[in-house]
Parts: sequence; C-alpha cells; structure tokens
Amino acid sequence: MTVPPSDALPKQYDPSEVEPRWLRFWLEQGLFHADAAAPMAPYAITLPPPNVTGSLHLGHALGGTIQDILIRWRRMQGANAMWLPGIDHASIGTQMLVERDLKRREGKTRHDLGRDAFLARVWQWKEKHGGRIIEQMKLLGFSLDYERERFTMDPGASAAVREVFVRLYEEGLIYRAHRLVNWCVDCHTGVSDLEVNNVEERGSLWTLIYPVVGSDQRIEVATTRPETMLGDTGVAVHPSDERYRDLIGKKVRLPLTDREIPIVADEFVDPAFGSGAVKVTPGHDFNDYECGLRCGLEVLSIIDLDGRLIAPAPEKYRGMTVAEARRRVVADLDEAGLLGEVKDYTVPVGRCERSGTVVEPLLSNQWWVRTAPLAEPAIRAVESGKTRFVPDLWTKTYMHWMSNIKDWNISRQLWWGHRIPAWYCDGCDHITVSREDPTACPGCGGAALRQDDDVLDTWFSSGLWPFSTLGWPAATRDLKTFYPNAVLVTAPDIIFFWVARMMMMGLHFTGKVPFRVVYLTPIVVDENGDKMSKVKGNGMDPLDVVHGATLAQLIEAADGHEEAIKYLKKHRPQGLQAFGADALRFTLAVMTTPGRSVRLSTDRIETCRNFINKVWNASRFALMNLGGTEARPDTAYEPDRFADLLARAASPAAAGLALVDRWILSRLQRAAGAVDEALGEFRFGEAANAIYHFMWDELCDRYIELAKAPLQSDDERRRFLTQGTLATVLELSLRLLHPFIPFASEEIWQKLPKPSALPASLMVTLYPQSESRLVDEQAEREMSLLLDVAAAIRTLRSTYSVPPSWKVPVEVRVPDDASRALVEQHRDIVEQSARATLTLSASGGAIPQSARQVVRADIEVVVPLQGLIDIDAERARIQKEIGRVDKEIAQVDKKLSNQKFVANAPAEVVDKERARLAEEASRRQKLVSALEALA
RNA sequence: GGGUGGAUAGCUCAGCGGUAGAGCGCCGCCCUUACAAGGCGGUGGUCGCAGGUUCAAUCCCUGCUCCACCCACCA
Repeated sequence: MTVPPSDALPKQYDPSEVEPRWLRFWLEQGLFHADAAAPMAPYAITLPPPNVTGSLHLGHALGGTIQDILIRWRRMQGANAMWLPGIDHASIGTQMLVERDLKRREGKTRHDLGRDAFLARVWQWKEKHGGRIIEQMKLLGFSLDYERERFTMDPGASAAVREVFVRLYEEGLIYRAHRLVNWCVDCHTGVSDLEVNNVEERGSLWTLIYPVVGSDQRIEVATTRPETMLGDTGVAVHPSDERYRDLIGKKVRLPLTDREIPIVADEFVDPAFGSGAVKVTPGHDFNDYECGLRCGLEVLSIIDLDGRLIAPAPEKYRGMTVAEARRRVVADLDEAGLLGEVKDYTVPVGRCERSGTVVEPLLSNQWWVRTAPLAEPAIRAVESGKTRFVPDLWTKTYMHWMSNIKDWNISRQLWWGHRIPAWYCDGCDHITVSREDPTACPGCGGAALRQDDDVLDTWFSSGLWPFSTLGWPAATRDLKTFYPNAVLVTAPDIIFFWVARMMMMGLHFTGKVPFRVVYLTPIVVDENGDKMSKVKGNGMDPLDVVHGATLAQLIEAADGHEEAIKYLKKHRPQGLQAFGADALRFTLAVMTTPGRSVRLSTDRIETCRNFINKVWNASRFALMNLGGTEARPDTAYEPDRFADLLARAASPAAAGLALVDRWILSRLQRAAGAVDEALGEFRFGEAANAIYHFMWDELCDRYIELAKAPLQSDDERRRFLTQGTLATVLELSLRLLHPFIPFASEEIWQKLPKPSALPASLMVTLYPQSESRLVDEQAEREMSLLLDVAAAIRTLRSTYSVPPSWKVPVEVRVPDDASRALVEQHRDIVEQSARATLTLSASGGAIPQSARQVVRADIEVVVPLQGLIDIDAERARIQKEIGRVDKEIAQVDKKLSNQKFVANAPAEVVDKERARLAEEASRRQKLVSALEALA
C-alpha cells in the first residue's frame, strides 16, 4: 500500500495559483532573453507590434501562442531563439482616441491645444495606457525577450524612418504630387486605397438630362452621385457608339450651372450600360479623373476637405454637405424637368476603415512611394522561394496584389506620427528633404523654412520593423545575428498593409528578405462562425478566459452595447470559468488547421482544460508511486539509476524492461516524431493532437492502468523498472507538451523526480525527438494483440453489464501457437485490463450460456455468463457482426476478382487485400460457429 | 466581374489515392483509492451533386449547386 505524501496534490489543477509563479521564475532567471553573440544557430521572430491603444484580443492570443510554440520549441532544440516584442504608435487610431478623450473630458479639440501641446498629451497617454498589451502577453506565458521591447517612435525606429525616407527621396522613389486621393472628412486626412473598405449599399441610380448646345437634342447620363454633376467638366461616350458619333466634339449645357462642357469619346465607357453616356467629374471620381486626363478635361473641386460644397459650385449650394447637396440638386433638376428615371440601385461605397465615413475622392497634395521598382524584387523573392507563404494558398494573393501594385500615399494630415522630413522655403520653391533638420534653405540660403505639417502612414514605419528594431541603419551584432527572421506570424488581413511593405523595404534596404517564412494564422470566430465584435458581444477577452469572469463583469465590459448584453445573457449565463492560460493556448493550438477559421467555444476550451487536468492527475498518480512504501522507504525511485541503466543498455529490452514498458517508450517515440514533423510543417493542430492522444489514450488509459500492478509488486526490480519507465515517459511527455502549455508542464516537471543532470527549468531541456533505439515494433505489435483481446472481453462485459467486481472466467482460444504463447506469457496484462481470469486453448466447442467475440481473424474470446446473457441479443449481435464481415468480404472479393487490379496494383497492396480476405473469411467462419453454438 | 477557401457522424471539424477519424452530443454500465473536469463499452457516415482519370477516388481533374472571405474604376 503506497502512502500519499502528506502534501498531497489537489485533485484538480488550479492554474490561477501556478501560472503567475512560473512566469515570475522565468523572468527572474532571464530565460526569455537571447544573446546575439551566443554560438547557437539563431531563430528569430518579431512580434507583429500591436497598436499602442490596443488590448489583447483572441487574434493576438492565437498569433502569440503560435509564435511562442515555435520559439519555445526551437529554444528547446538548442537554437538561439529570440522573440522581439514591440508596440506600434498607430498614428490615426491613437490620435482619434486621444482626441475623443480630450473632447469628452475638456470639450476641446486638438486645434484648441495646438500641435505641440496635443502631442505632449498623446505621449502622456502613451506612457500611461500604452503597452498594457505587452503585460497581458506575459500572462499568457509568451516567452518574448522583454528586454528588447521597442516602440515605432523610439529614437532608433525614428532614425530608421528618416533614413529610409531620405534615401527613397534621393532615389526618386518618393515624390510629392497633387492628385486625387481618398479623403476621409471625419478623420480629416487622406488615406491609402487599402484603408478604404468597399461595401455595397442600397442607393439609387438617377438619370440626368443634359441639353446639347445648339440643338434640341438631349443626352441622358446615369449617376449614383447626382450632386457631383455640379463639378462635371464633360460627358463621355464610347468612340464607336453610333448613337453619339455625331455629338462628339459638341457641348452640353450643364444644368443648374452656367457652364458648357464638351462631349468626348473615351474607351472606358460601356455603351451597354444605361444610356451609354457618362457624366465626367474628374475632381471627385477616380475613373473620371483618369478619363479627364486622357481627354484633356478641366478638373474642378467642388467639395472641400470638410465635405462641404464650395465654388465653383453655384452659390446656392455652397456650404451644404454632400448629402444636402444631393437632395437639393435632385429637387432642382426635377423642377427643371431635367431629371429622368430614378431607380433603386446597389451602389459600391467606399468607407473609411477607421471612422466608417464615406470617403470622398478629392484633389490634394500628398507624398507618394513609387512602388513598382520596389515590388519587383519582392515578387522575385517569393518566386524563388527565399520567402515562403504557409499555407501556400496565400502566395497567390500576395503575388496578385504585388503585380498590380499602385503607388502608395504615405502622407497623412495628422499630428501623431513620424513627421515628414521635408521643409519648404518661403524664399524660393526649394523643397529640402534631409536626415538632419535644416537651418537654411540650400536653394536660396534663406532661413524661413517650414517643415511639412503631415506625418507618415503608420505602415511606413511598420514596414521597416524587422530591421529597424535590430539597430539598422547601423550594422549591429543583433542585425547580423537575427536578420532575416526565421518566420513572420501574422493574420492574413494585413498581407498588403504590412507583409508586402516589409518585403519591399527589407529587400531594398538590406538586400535580404526580412523573413524566410510567412505563416498566416486562421481567423478566430465565435461558436456560430461569426466574426467576433465588441458590438455583438460574441467575442471573448482572452484574460477573461484565463482568469474567469462573472456575467456581471462581462456585461460591464460590453460598454452598454444592447446587442452584446443580450448575447452574453443568452450564451454566457454563468459567465466564464477561469480556464487558465494553458487551456486557452492549447485550445487555440489544437484548433489551428490550415485553411479554416478557429471556431472557438467554451466547450472546446473546457475539453482542453480537462486534458491539462488529466495530465495533472496522471502526474499525481506517478508522484504517489515514486516514493517508497511505508514499510520500505528505501524503495523510493532513483532517477539517476534508471537513467544510467537505460542509457547503457543496447535497448530497453536489454535493460530488462517489461513489454508494457517497452511499448509505451516506443509509442512515445512515435508521438515525438509526429509532433516534430507536424511543427516543422507548421501544422499546430496535428502536433497538439498527437500529444493529446498519446498522453490520454496510451499513457493514461493504457499504460498507467497496466502499471498499477507492478507498482504494487513485491518484486523490487519490477517495481523499479516500472517507476523508471513511468517517470521517464512522463518527463519526456512534459517536454513535448511544454511549448503548448508552458505553465502546467513546468509546474509538474518541477515536482517530478528526475535525473540530476537536468537544468533548472523545463523550458531549457532538450526537446524530444524520435529515438530509433527506443522504437520497438515487436512490442507494439504484441501489445496491440493483447489489448485487442482485452478489449473484446470488455465489450462482452459491458454488453451484458457484468458487475465490475466480478472477475470473469474467460476461455481464450488462439489457434496460432506463437500467439497463444504470447497471450499465455502476458496473461496478466489481459487479465488486469479486462478484469478476467483466462483459460487458454487452441480451439474448443460450445459452452452453454456463453457470449463470444472474435478478435482479428481467428482468436475467440468465450465468456460464460449464466444468468446475465440474453441469448436472443447475443444472436442478434453476432448476426450483425457477420453482416459487417460479409460487406467487407464482398468489397475485397470484388477487388481481387478484378484482373486489372491484380495485374496493376502494387504486389504489396494485392497481398494485403488477399490477407484481408483470408482474415475476414476466417473471422466469418468463427462467427458462424459462434452462432451455431448458441442454437 | 475576377480570385481563394469550404461542403465528411446530430453539431464543430481532422484526414486527403489503397479497410472512414476526433471533440462535443447521444445510449448503456461504473463514484474500480490518479482523475466524475473521470473510466469502460456502444450508437451514428452512398465523405455536396454530375461526369472524368485510375487496377483502385472522400482524396486527383472538369463542370454544377450552395456557403464564406478577398480583390476590382462599370457610371
């Protein structure tokens, strides 16, 4: 009888107590820090810098978990693993947040404060609230090198931004131009194409009637934006459109104005759409702008930066918003009899991704990056495999965008961000772009210089992130060691925003790709497959999953969103349990499969939490059995002795390990091999599953059950070898598990008796790989047979509800001598596993009142069950089994009687089918005789 | 309009040329001293539809139907 240690572990694993303790330990030991000068092969990942305004959401948790798995795995493999954290200043997002805060608290706008004072506010805000997300990441156990934390507006990053801007300018790849841009009247800045979300909305298609000058002809044009007609400078028709051929070159009188505008011919017009004539507003439409350029039309701006109408729109409309002007123009046209058909129409609308406001195409001065020359090397690098996308399907997305790339508007009319290093001279027209702030104009020598008011698109500095964080432009040791990164892990929605830009900038400025692999994570969605959103309330805050939250707390966090509160009351009536970081991490990992979203549910997290609890309890069991007995304290397990024994022996068998021990060691090698292979291919779900099933199905459900007897045994050697196997397999399993559930694995590992040569933390042990020395195919085959026999007995027990306490007598008939000898030799395994007493024979006849199960081809398990058996049920059961076998036989028979199959299929496959046929036939025969025996 | 992904057990999803798998659910039996957050057993699938390639197709190819997402200047 073993004695539980006095400080017996609780039956349930409690992450809340464990997790903070080990986090502190790892940080104090400096285990997350990497030294660029260390001799090991580098393996570097740069964390996609979350926004300074951000708070941890499940997307971060997923990306971080995947990165941490990779980093911990490689670190345990002996790599110089470095994972660099950082924060993005998030120009527009942060500025808007602080502006809103300012408005709410003090009723002021940023203009009330002025630029410098406002920026001081933002910095203050950043110091106070920013970077909270990094602290949250610690709670998830992310082994980031926190000493290296960077910010995109650090002096280092800022210097890199300057350097890049100036160099690109000098190379002619950055230029300033007056052009039509996407303008958000709400954010009051231009935005790039990528920041505009095109959505289809219900609207109308108006037909306007323009009279042709000098005739009574009229020309009809269709539009979804009638107000822009005030800025029309032409009407376009297709050059080969017979209807309008004669009108080309003539003019129309633009209604509501005193202007006459030309009718021009342009290929872009689709003669089949509407009337085949298009009003052209070059000042407020991208298509029309291009058309205007081609046809030499005037460009009129009738909408200003606030989204209100201005001259040259007629006076009566000035000052109106776009929406007001639309209503007015339509009414006025109608009154003038110049409004044709109006019909409901689905219109594509561009909305600012930040504010949701409809974006106005407007003319303005902006800075641009000429992207085509930068894109070319970025395309080649992926074509040649220097950078690889995983899953591969994203390669096409990247290539398509890169090949059709447009120039990039990098200036933003904001204050928070990297100010554009360009100065305008009041004395002359000279523009100075410079690394240092200039004091005099190089053109005229004048000192009246004004720096450009605008800042750079946030993604400009993000694009430099993989190298700016490592000290570039200086040739630092960090840069040399950790650049290129091994892998970038990010969400697919920022391939264009970020990945593409890093590829272009990295290649242009370092000559190397920034990372060798881009791993795109799945999207996390809710249990119904819907995108998570704060408004809907269907999201989960990762920290709530870790620490738990009551319904009241969840509702409070919903910030008054009605829909969210409704959702929470329905789907989270009990709030959220405190699952712990490990459970969340394991859930995210196990659900990460290529090409599908992660549909997260509390059910799934619970399953993973239960798995951790299972591992915890298996460890409790081990610990209870690794101490000595009360009577013989000297029989406590000696890890070093076992390690030496196993290491010195040629094989586990030579070391004297029993079949079950050799079997579990061998199965562990398979699991390690599977995990290794899966992680190498970024198949996280597969890796997590391999460990899950090994530990649960094989280690816990089979090995531990079978180890109970030898652990109680008086045979000291037997006991010792079982202890050793159990402790060793568990210890190695914890290593396998560690990248996935770092906290629980460390906690258990620390408690486990283990060889003295091991380091002080599980996270710096060697990651297990499949060792061929420990693979034992014979043991696996033999165990498989024994377990099948035991399972057959259990099936019968269960079918007839044999009480667990009854050790049933079972006759096992094994015709094959070798197999019978095997079962005979290991009868204890079967007997223990099936709670039975075996009698072995080669064959036999009917036993009254018995149930029978056929194992494999010809092994019969016969259990006398007087009083319990239902003969009719038994007959039906066997009948059904025969039916199943018949189906198999028919299938195989069909194959084998097909001459083409026999001739063409590999001999191995044919043989396998023949063996299968023989097996099924034999099985059938046994089943039939079993049926007869019931008669 | 282009592009991509998906359709497999009641639900959510793995697998992806050679005997259909998991988790949850469901149905039995069991609080057997590691674990009831558990154990044992069981039920359950013409692998979206139609063709094709192959000795062999859930898996490869073509078309179709529905879902989801991305890109795009049809007023």
